[in-house]
Amino acid sequence: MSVEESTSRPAPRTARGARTRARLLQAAEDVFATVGYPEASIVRITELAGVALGTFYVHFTGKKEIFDEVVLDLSRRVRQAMSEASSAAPDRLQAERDGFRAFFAFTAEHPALYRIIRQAEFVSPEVMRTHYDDICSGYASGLDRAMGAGEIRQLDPMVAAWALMGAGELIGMRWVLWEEGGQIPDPVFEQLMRLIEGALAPTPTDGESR
Amino acid sequence: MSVEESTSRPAPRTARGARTRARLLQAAEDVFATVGYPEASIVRITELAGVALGTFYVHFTGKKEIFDEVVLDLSRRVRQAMSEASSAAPDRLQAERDGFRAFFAFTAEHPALYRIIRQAEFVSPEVMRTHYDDICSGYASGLDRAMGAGEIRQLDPMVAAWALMGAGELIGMRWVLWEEGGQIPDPVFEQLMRLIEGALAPTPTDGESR
DNA sequence: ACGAAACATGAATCACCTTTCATGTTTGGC
DNA sequence: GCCAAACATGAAAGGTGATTCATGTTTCGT
Repeated sequence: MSVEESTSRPAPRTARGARTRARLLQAAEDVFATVGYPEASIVRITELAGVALGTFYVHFTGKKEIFDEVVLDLSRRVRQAMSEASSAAPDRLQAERDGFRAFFAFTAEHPALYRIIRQAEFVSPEVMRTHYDDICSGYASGLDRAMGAGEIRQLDPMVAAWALMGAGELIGMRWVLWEEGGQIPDPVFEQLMRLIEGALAPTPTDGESR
Repeated sequence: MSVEESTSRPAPRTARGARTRARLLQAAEDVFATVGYPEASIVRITELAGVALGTFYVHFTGKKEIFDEVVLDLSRRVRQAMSEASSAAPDRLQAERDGFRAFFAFTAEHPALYRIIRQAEFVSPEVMRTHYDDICSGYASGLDRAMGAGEIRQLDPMVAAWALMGAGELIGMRWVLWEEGGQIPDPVFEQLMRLIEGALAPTPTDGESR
Protein backbone atom coordinates (compact mmCIF):
# COMPACT_ATOMS: atom_id res chain seq x y z
CA MET A 1 0.00 0.00 0.00
CA SER A 2 3.05 2.23 0.19
CA VAL A 3 3.24 5.05 -2.28
CA GLU A 4 7.02 5.07 -2.12
CA GLU A 5 9.14 3.45 -4.78
CA SER A 6 10.34 0.13 -3.53
CA THR A 7 13.88 1.21 -4.33
CA SER A 8 13.91 4.40 -2.32
CA ARG A 9 15.04 4.96 1.20
CA PRO A 10 12.58 5.81 3.99
CA ALA A 11 12.29 9.49 4.84
CA PRO A 12 14.45 10.75 7.70
CA ARG A 13 12.85 10.36 11.11
CA THR A 14 14.92 12.84 13.04
CA ALA A 15 15.95 16.46 12.59
CA ARG A 16 19.54 15.39 12.15
CA GLY A 17 18.62 12.97 9.42
CA ALA A 18 16.68 15.63 7.55
CA ARG A 19 19.56 18.05 7.81
CA THR A 20 22.09 15.59 6.43
CA ARG A 21 19.78 14.63 3.61
CA ALA A 22 19.26 18.26 2.67
CA ARG A 23 23.01 18.88 2.64
CA LEU A 24 23.51 15.91 0.38
CA LEU A 25 20.85 17.19 -2.03
CA GLN A 26 22.38 20.64 -2.17
CA ALA A 27 25.86 19.23 -2.69
CA ALA A 28 24.57 16.93 -5.42
CA GLU A 29 22.95 19.86 -7.22
CA ASP A 30 26.23 21.73 -7.15
CA VAL A 31 28.32 18.79 -8.26
CA PHE A 32 25.97 17.74 -11.08
CA ALA A 33 25.84 21.32 -12.33
CA THR A 34 29.58 21.83 -12.11
CA VAL A 35 31.17 18.67 -13.40
CA GLY A 36 28.23 16.84 -14.95
CA TYR A 37 26.73 13.47 -14.19
CA PRO A 38 29.51 11.31 -15.60
CA GLU A 39 32.18 12.99 -13.48
CA ALA A 40 30.01 13.35 -10.43
CA SER A 41 31.10 10.69 -7.99
CA ILE A 42 29.46 9.89 -4.71
CA VAL A 43 32.76 10.67 -3.00
CA ARG A 44 32.68 14.18 -4.46
CA ILE A 45 29.14 14.74 -3.32
CA THR A 46 29.75 13.52 0.21
CA GLU A 47 32.98 15.50 0.48
CA LEU A 48 31.20 18.70 -0.56
CA ALA A 49 28.38 17.92 1.84
CA GLY A 50 30.89 17.26 4.58
CA VAL A 51 29.64 13.79 5.45
CA ALA A 52 31.19 10.36 5.27
CA LEU A 53 30.90 8.19 2.19
CA GLY A 54 28.75 5.58 3.81
CA THR A 55 26.27 8.18 4.99
CA PHE A 56 25.16 8.67 1.42
CA TYR A 57 23.67 5.20 1.34
CA VAL A 58 21.73 5.85 4.50
CA HIS A 59 19.67 8.39 2.56
CA PHE A 60 19.79 7.36 -1.08
CA THR A 61 19.99 4.08 -2.89
CA GLY A 62 22.38 5.39 -5.51
CA LYS A 63 23.44 8.10 -7.88
CA LYS A 64 20.34 7.96 -10.07
CA GLU A 65 17.97 8.37 -7.14
CA ILE A 66 19.59 11.53 -5.88
CA PHE A 67 19.77 12.85 -9.43
CA ASP A 68 16.04 12.36 -9.86
CA GLU A 69 15.32 14.19 -6.64
CA VAL A 70 17.51 17.09 -7.66
CA VAL A 71 15.74 17.39 -11.02
CA LEU A 72 12.29 17.20 -9.44
CA ASP A 73 13.23 19.86 -6.94
CA LEU A 74 14.61 22.27 -9.56
CA SER A 75 11.63 21.68 -11.80
CA ARG A 76 9.19 22.45 -9.02
CA ARG A 77 11.04 25.62 -8.11
CA VAL A 78 11.24 27.06 -11.60
CA ARG A 79 7.57 26.35 -12.23
CA GLN A 80 6.60 28.05 -9.05
CA ALA A 81 8.77 31.07 -9.85
CA MET A 82 7.17 31.42 -13.27
CA SER A 83 3.58 30.94 -12.23
CA GLU A 84 3.96 33.24 -9.28
CA ALA A 85 5.43 35.96 -11.45
CA SER A 86 2.81 35.75 -14.17
CA SER A 87 -0.27 35.24 -12.02
CA ALA A 88 -0.67 38.92 -11.18
CA ALA A 89 -0.53 40.18 -14.76
CA PRO A 90 -3.60 42.10 -15.98
CA ASP A 91 -3.42 40.74 -19.52
CA ARG A 92 -1.81 37.94 -21.48
CA LEU A 93 1.00 39.99 -22.96
CA GLN A 94 2.03 41.14 -19.52
CA ALA A 95 1.79 37.57 -18.27
CA GLU A 96 4.20 36.52 -21.02
CA ARG A 97 6.62 39.26 -20.09
CA ASP A 98 6.50 38.48 -16.38
CA GLY A 99 6.73 34.73 -16.90
CA PHE A 100 9.73 34.97 -19.18
CA ARG A 101 11.42 37.51 -16.94
CA ALA A 102 11.04 35.09 -14.05
CA PHE A 103 12.36 32.24 -16.15
CA PHE A 104 15.48 34.17 -17.16
CA ALA A 105 16.01 35.37 -13.62
CA PHE A 106 15.78 31.80 -12.35
CA THR A 107 18.21 30.68 -15.02
CA ALA A 108 20.67 33.38 -13.98
CA GLU A 109 20.40 32.42 -10.34
CA HIS A 110 20.32 28.67 -10.84
CA PRO A 111 22.34 27.70 -13.90
CA ALA A 112 22.08 24.21 -12.47
CA LEU A 113 18.58 23.93 -13.92
CA TYR A 114 19.74 23.94 -17.54
CA ARG A 115 22.88 22.01 -16.98
CA ILE A 116 21.11 19.30 -15.07
CA ILE A 117 17.96 18.99 -17.14
CA ARG A 118 19.98 18.51 -20.28
CA GLN A 119 21.70 15.51 -18.80
CA ALA A 120 18.48 13.94 -17.65
CA GLU A 121 17.71 12.57 -21.08
CA PHE A 122 19.86 9.54 -20.43
CA VAL A 123 20.10 9.42 -16.71
CA SER A 124 16.39 9.56 -16.24
CA PRO A 125 14.25 10.19 -19.34
CA GLU A 126 10.96 9.95 -17.45
CA VAL A 127 11.84 12.70 -15.07
CA MET A 128 12.99 14.96 -17.90
CA ARG A 129 9.79 14.41 -19.79
CA THR A 130 7.76 15.16 -16.72
CA HIS A 131 9.58 18.43 -16.27
CA TYR A 132 8.78 19.67 -19.78
CA ASP A 133 5.25 18.30 -19.68
CA ASP A 134 4.55 20.09 -16.42
CA ILE A 135 5.90 23.42 -17.59
CA CYS A 136 4.13 23.26 -20.92
CA SER A 137 0.73 22.20 -19.65
CA GLY A 138 0.71 25.07 -17.20
CA TYR A 139 1.71 27.39 -20.00
CA ALA A 140 -0.85 25.92 -22.39
CA SER A 141 -3.75 26.37 -19.99
CA GLY A 142 -2.82 30.03 -19.61
CA LEU A 143 -2.86 30.42 -23.37
CA ASP A 144 -6.15 28.57 -23.56
CA ARG A 145 -7.78 31.00 -21.18
CA ALA A 146 -6.45 34.00 -23.09
CA MET A 147 -7.74 32.46 -26.28
CA GLY A 148 -11.19 32.12 -24.81
CA ALA A 149 -11.09 35.78 -23.86
CA GLY A 150 -10.09 36.68 -27.40
CA GLU A 151 -6.79 38.15 -26.26
CA ILE A 152 -4.75 35.99 -28.58
CA ARG A 153 -5.43 34.27 -31.84
CA GLN A 154 -6.94 30.80 -32.19
CA LEU A 155 -4.24 28.14 -32.16
CA ASP A 156 -3.31 24.85 -30.60
CA PRO A 157 -2.25 25.87 -27.10
CA MET A 158 -0.01 22.83 -26.67
CA VAL A 159 1.96 23.46 -29.83
CA ALA A 160 2.25 27.13 -28.96
CA ALA A 161 3.38 26.34 -25.41
CA TRP A 162 6.12 23.98 -26.55
CA ALA A 163 7.29 26.32 -29.28
CA LEU A 164 7.46 29.38 -27.04
CA MET A 165 9.08 27.40 -24.25
CA GLY A 166 11.71 26.29 -26.75
CA ALA A 167 12.31 29.85 -27.88
CA GLY A 168 12.82 30.95 -24.29
CA GLU A 169 15.07 28.02 -23.57
CA LEU A 170 17.54 28.70 -26.36
CA ILE A 171 17.51 32.45 -25.77
CA GLY A 172 18.22 31.77 -22.11
CA MET A 173 21.02 29.41 -22.97
CA ARG A 174 22.63 31.85 -25.36
CA TRP A 175 22.23 35.15 -23.49
CA VAL A 176 21.99 34.16 -19.85
CA LEU A 177 23.86 30.91 -19.41
CA TRP A 178 26.65 31.61 -21.90
CA GLU A 179 27.24 35.24 -20.99
CA GLU A 180 28.88 36.16 -17.75
CA GLY A 181 26.56 39.12 -17.19
CA GLY A 182 24.02 36.76 -15.70
CA GLN A 183 21.18 39.01 -16.72
CA ILE A 184 19.49 39.00 -20.10
CA PRO A 185 20.23 42.18 -22.10
CA ASP A 186 17.14 44.34 -22.41
CA PRO A 187 17.25 44.60 -26.22
CA VAL A 188 17.31 40.82 -26.51
CA PHE A 189 14.38 40.51 -24.16
CA GLU A 190 12.41 43.12 -26.08
CA GLN A 191 13.13 41.43 -29.39
CA LEU A 192 11.93 38.13 -28.00
CA MET A 193 8.76 39.79 -26.75
CA ARG A 194 8.11 41.28 -30.18
CA LEU A 195 8.39 37.82 -31.69
CA ILE A 196 6.05 36.31 -29.14
CA GLU A 197 3.62 39.15 -29.51
CA GLY A 198 3.61 38.67 -33.26
CA ALA A 199 3.17 34.92 -32.91
CA LEU A 200 0.20 35.24 -30.57
CA ALA A 201 -1.52 38.44 -31.71
CA PRO A 202 -4.91 38.04 -33.37
CA THR A 203 -4.62 38.75 -37.10
CA PRO A 204 -7.18 39.96 -39.60
CA THR A 205 -6.95 36.62 -41.41
CA ASP A 206 -8.25 34.89 -38.29
CA GLY A 207 -11.82 35.62 -39.17
CA GLU A 208 -11.61 34.73 -42.85
CA SER A 209 -14.31 32.43 -44.20
CA ARG A 210 -12.18 29.93 -46.08
CA MET B 1 53.14 24.25 -38.30
CA SER B 2 50.70 21.39 -38.20
CA VAL B 3 47.03 22.28 -38.26
CA GLU B 4 46.11 19.11 -36.38
CA GLU B 5 45.49 19.11 -32.67
CA SER B 6 48.57 17.79 -30.95
CA THR B 7 46.39 15.26 -29.16
CA SER B 8 44.77 13.70 -32.20
CA ARG B 9 45.85 10.70 -34.16
CA PRO B 10 47.15 10.95 -37.72
CA ALA B 11 44.63 10.24 -40.47
CA PRO B 12 44.55 6.68 -41.78
CA ARG B 13 46.99 6.01 -44.63
CA THR B 14 45.41 2.91 -46.10
CA ALA B 15 41.93 1.93 -47.23
CA ARG B 16 41.73 -0.59 -44.42
CA GLY B 17 42.55 2.04 -41.84
CA ALA B 18 39.89 4.37 -43.19
CA ARG B 19 37.32 1.59 -43.11
CA THR B 20 38.06 0.66 -39.52
CA ARG B 21 37.96 4.28 -38.45
CA ALA B 22 34.60 4.78 -40.13
CA ARG B 23 33.18 1.70 -38.44
CA LEU B 24 34.35 2.96 -35.08
CA LEU B 25 32.70 6.34 -35.69
CA GLN B 26 29.42 4.76 -36.70
CA ALA B 27 29.48 2.44 -33.71
CA ALA B 28 30.28 5.33 -31.41
CA GLU B 29 27.33 7.32 -32.74
CA ASP B 30 25.03 4.37 -32.06
CA VAL B 31 26.39 3.71 -28.60
CA PHE B 32 26.35 7.35 -27.51
CA ALA B 33 22.80 7.72 -28.77
CA THR B 34 21.60 4.51 -27.17
CA VAL B 35 23.16 4.37 -23.74
CA GLY B 36 24.57 7.85 -23.33
CA TYR B 37 28.09 9.06 -22.74
CA PRO B 38 28.50 7.90 -19.15
CA GLU B 39 27.57 4.31 -20.00
CA ALA B 40 29.38 4.27 -23.30
CA SER B 41 32.60 2.36 -22.78
CA ILE B 42 35.31 1.88 -25.33
CA VAL B 43 34.73 -1.86 -25.01
CA ARG B 44 31.12 -1.41 -26.07
CA ILE B 45 32.07 0.72 -29.04
CA THR B 46 34.73 -1.66 -30.27
CA GLU B 47 32.47 -4.66 -29.79
CA LEU B 48 29.72 -3.05 -31.86
CA ALA B 49 32.27 -2.05 -34.48
CA GLY B 50 33.62 -5.57 -34.51
CA VAL B 51 37.23 -4.63 -33.83
CA ALA B 52 39.61 -5.36 -31.00
CA LEU B 53 39.85 -3.10 -28.00
CA GLY B 54 43.39 -1.99 -28.76
CA THR B 55 42.44 -0.96 -32.26
CA PHE B 56 40.48 1.95 -30.86
CA TYR B 57 43.65 3.61 -29.69
CA VAL B 58 45.20 3.27 -33.11
CA HIS B 59 42.60 5.73 -34.39
CA PHE B 60 41.53 7.88 -31.44
CA THR B 61 43.25 9.17 -28.36
CA GLY B 62 40.27 8.58 -26.14
CA LYS B 63 36.54 8.74 -25.57
CA LYS B 64 36.27 12.52 -25.77
CA GLU B 65 38.02 12.71 -29.12
CA ILE B 66 35.68 10.29 -30.80
CA PHE B 67 32.71 12.02 -29.18
CA ASP B 68 33.78 15.36 -30.62
CA GLU B 69 34.13 13.87 -34.07
CA VAL B 70 30.68 12.32 -33.86
CA VAL B 71 29.13 15.63 -32.84
CA LEU B 72 30.94 17.56 -35.57
CA ASP B 73 29.82 15.05 -38.15
CA LEU B 74 26.15 15.13 -37.10
CA SER B 75 26.20 18.91 -36.92
CA ARG B 76 27.62 19.22 -40.41
CA ARG B 77 25.05 16.81 -41.80
CA VAL B 78 22.00 18.48 -40.29
CA ARG B 79 23.14 21.90 -41.42
CA GLN B 80 23.68 20.67 -44.92
CA ALA B 81 20.26 19.01 -44.98
CA MET B 82 18.59 22.21 -43.84
CA SER B 83 20.41 24.62 -46.12
CA GLU B 84 19.98 22.35 -49.12
CA ALA B 85 16.26 22.06 -48.49
CA SER B 86 15.66 25.77 -48.03
CA SER B 87 17.96 27.12 -50.73
CA ALA B 88 15.50 26.53 -53.56
CA ALA B 89 12.57 28.31 -51.94
CA PRO B 90 11.12 31.26 -53.84
CA ASP B 91 10.32 33.30 -50.74
CA ARG B 92 11.18 33.45 -47.07
CA LEU B 93 8.05 31.76 -45.81
CA GLN B 94 8.65 28.81 -48.09
CA ALA B 95 12.28 28.72 -47.01
CA GLU B 96 11.10 28.45 -43.40
CA ARG B 97 8.77 25.61 -44.27
CA ASP B 98 11.38 23.70 -46.22
CA GLY B 99 14.10 24.24 -43.67
CA PHE B 100 11.97 23.07 -40.76
CA ARG B 101 10.67 20.11 -42.75
CA ALA B 102 14.24 19.07 -43.40
CA PHE B 103 15.14 19.54 -39.77
CA PHE B 104 12.27 17.34 -38.57
CA ALA B 105 13.03 14.74 -41.22
CA PHE B 106 16.65 14.63 -40.13
CA THR B 107 15.57 14.31 -36.51
CA ALA B 108 13.31 11.40 -37.40
CA GLU B 109 16.07 9.65 -39.29
CA HIS B 110 18.88 10.46 -36.87
CA PRO B 111 17.58 10.68 -33.32
CA ALA B 112 21.22 10.49 -32.38
CA LEU B 113 21.56 14.20 -33.15
CA TYR B 114 19.39 15.32 -30.25
CA ARG B 115 20.50 12.70 -27.87
CA ILE B 116 24.15 13.38 -28.49
CA ILE B 117 24.09 17.17 -28.68
CA ARG B 118 22.35 17.36 -25.33
CA GLN B 119 25.17 15.49 -23.69
CA ALA B 120 27.82 17.65 -25.25
CA GLU B 121 27.31 20.41 -22.70
CA PHE B 122 29.61 18.69 -20.27
CA VAL B 123 31.60 16.37 -22.43
CA SER B 124 32.63 19.09 -24.80
CA PRO B 125 31.02 22.50 -24.31
CA GLU B 126 33.00 24.17 -27.12
CA VAL B 127 31.76 21.74 -29.71
CA MET B 128 28.17 22.12 -28.57
CA ARG B 129 28.40 25.86 -28.73
CA THR B 130 29.88 25.69 -32.19
CA HIS B 131 27.00 23.56 -33.35
CA TYR B 132 24.35 26.05 -32.24
CA ASP B 133 26.37 29.04 -33.40
CA ASP B 134 26.80 27.54 -36.84
CA ILE B 135 23.14 26.70 -37.27
CA CYS B 136 21.96 30.07 -36.01
CA SER B 137 24.34 32.23 -37.98
CA GLY B 138 23.28 30.51 -41.19
CA TYR B 139 19.67 31.01 -40.20
CA ALA B 140 20.24 34.62 -39.20
CA SER B 141 21.84 35.57 -42.49
CA GLY B 142 18.85 34.16 -44.33
CA LEU B 143 16.56 36.28 -42.18
CA ASP B 144 18.77 39.29 -42.75
CA ARG B 145 18.44 38.98 -46.48
CA ALA B 146 14.67 38.61 -46.27
CA MET B 147 14.56 41.66 -44.06
CA GLY B 148 16.46 43.68 -46.62
CA ALA B 149 13.95 42.60 -49.24
CA GLY B 150 11.11 43.72 -46.98
CA GLU B 151 9.72 40.19 -46.79
CA ILE B 152 9.75 40.12 -43.02
CA ARG B 153 9.62 42.74 -40.35
CA GLN B 154 12.62 44.58 -38.94
CA LEU B 155 14.14 42.69 -36.04
CA ASP B 156 17.40 41.43 -34.67
CA PRO B 157 18.15 38.45 -36.90
CA MET B 158 20.30 36.74 -34.28
CA VAL B 159 17.66 36.85 -31.59
CA ALA B 160 15.05 35.67 -34.08
CA ALA B 161 17.27 32.83 -35.28
CA TRP B 162 17.94 31.54 -31.79
CA ALA B 163 14.30 31.85 -30.77
CA LEU B 164 12.95 30.06 -33.83
CA MET B 165 15.63 27.41 -33.62
CA GLY B 166 14.57 26.81 -30.04
CA ALA B 167 10.94 26.55 -31.02
CA GLY B 168 11.82 23.95 -33.65
CA GLU B 169 14.01 22.07 -31.26
CA LEU B 170 11.38 21.57 -28.57
CA ILE B 171 8.65 20.81 -31.10
CA GLY B 172 10.94 18.22 -32.65
CA MET B 173 11.72 16.71 -29.30
CA ARG B 174 8.08 16.47 -28.31
CA TRP B 175 6.48 15.33 -31.58
CA VAL B 176 9.27 13.58 -33.44
CA LEU B 177 11.69 12.19 -30.90
CA TRP B 178 9.15 11.25 -28.25
CA GLU B 179 6.52 9.81 -30.57
CA GLU B 180 7.08 6.53 -32.27
CA GLY B 181 5.53 7.73 -35.52
CA GLY B 182 8.84 9.24 -36.46
CA GLN B 183 7.17 11.87 -38.58
CA ILE B 184 5.82 15.17 -37.35
CA PRO B 185 1.98 15.31 -37.51
CA ASP B 186 0.82 17.75 -40.15
CA PRO B 187 -1.42 19.80 -37.84
CA VAL B 188 1.49 20.36 -35.47
CA PHE B 189 3.70 21.46 -38.32
CA GLU B 190 1.05 23.84 -39.63
CA GLN B 191 0.52 25.34 -36.20
CA LEU B 192 4.23 25.92 -35.84
CA MET B 193 4.31 27.59 -39.23
CA ARG B 194 1.46 29.89 -38.27
CA LEU B 195 3.40 30.95 -35.19
CA ILE B 196 6.56 31.57 -37.18
CA GLU B 197 4.64 33.44 -39.84
CA GLY B 198 3.06 35.64 -37.20
CA ALA B 199 6.40 36.26 -35.52
CA LEU B 200 8.11 37.30 -38.74
CA ALA B 201 5.34 38.97 -40.73
CA PRO B 202 5.64 42.73 -41.25
CA THR B 203 3.08 44.61 -39.17
CA PRO B 204 1.45 48.01 -39.65
CA THR B 205 3.17 49.27 -36.49
CA ASP B 206 6.55 48.67 -38.13
CA GLY B 207 6.48 51.97 -39.90
CA GLU B 208 5.30 54.10 -36.98
CA SER B 209 7.29 57.25 -36.25
CA ARG B 210 7.74 56.93 -32.50
C1' DA C 1 18.15 9.94 32.35
C1' DC C 2 17.35 5.54 29.84
C1' DG C 3 17.43 2.79 25.93
C1' DA C 4 16.07 1.48 21.40
C1' DA C 5 16.02 3.17 16.96
C1' DA C 6 18.04 6.16 13.89
C1' DC C 7 21.99 7.87 12.07
C1' DA C 8 27.07 8.38 10.82
C1' DT C 9 31.47 6.42 9.81
C1' DG C 10 35.32 4.91 6.60
C1' DA C 11 37.99 0.86 5.60
C1' DA C 12 37.43 -2.90 2.64
C1' DT C 13 35.39 -5.26 -1.28
C1' DC C 14 34.13 -5.69 -5.82
C1' DA C 15 33.22 -4.66 -10.49
C1' DC C 16 34.38 -2.47 -14.39
C1' DC C 17 37.11 0.62 -17.57
C1' DT C 18 40.88 2.94 -19.68
C1' DT C 19 45.14 2.58 -21.66
C1' DT C 20 49.46 0.29 -22.92
C1' DC C 21 52.33 -2.81 -25.44
C1' DA C 22 54.63 -6.74 -27.41
C1' DT C 23 53.40 -9.42 -31.07
C1' DG C 24 51.27 -10.86 -35.34
C1' DT C 25 48.99 -9.63 -39.85
C1' DT C 26 47.85 -6.87 -43.90
C1' DT C 27 48.65 -3.36 -47.25
C1' DG C 28 50.47 -1.10 -51.23
C1' DG C 29 54.42 1.16 -53.47
C1' DC C 30 58.27 -0.54 -56.02
C1' DG D 1 56.60 -10.87 -55.24
C1' DC D 2 59.12 -8.12 -51.54
C1' DC D 3 59.27 -5.58 -47.54
C1' DA D 4 58.76 -1.54 -44.68
C1' DA D 5 55.10 0.87 -42.81
C1' DA D 6 50.61 0.71 -41.34
C1' DC D 7 47.29 -1.61 -39.00
C1' DA D 8 45.04 -5.02 -35.74
C1' DT D 9 45.12 -7.79 -31.67
C1' DG D 10 43.92 -9.03 -26.75
C1' DA D 11 46.04 -9.92 -22.46
C1' DA D 12 47.50 -7.41 -18.57
C1' DA D 13 48.52 -3.39 -15.74
C1' DG D 14 46.79 0.25 -13.20
C1' DG D 15 42.90 3.12 -11.78
C1' DT D 16 38.66 4.73 -10.24
C1' DG D 17 34.58 4.67 -8.13
C1' DA D 18 30.18 2.32 -6.39
C1' DT D 19 28.49 -0.17 -2.66
C1' DT D 20 28.63 -2.88 1.74
C1' DC D 21 29.06 -3.54 6.59
C1' DA D 22 30.59 -3.92 11.31
C1' DT D 23 31.08 -0.58 14.60
C1' DG D 24 30.44 3.67 17.08
C1' DT D 25 27.56 7.89 18.11
C1' DT D 26 23.42 10.72 18.51
C1' DT D 27 18.58 11.50 18.98
C1' DC D 28 14.21 11.60 21.14
C1' DG D 29 10.05 9.49 23.11
C1' DT D 30 8.99 8.00 27.61
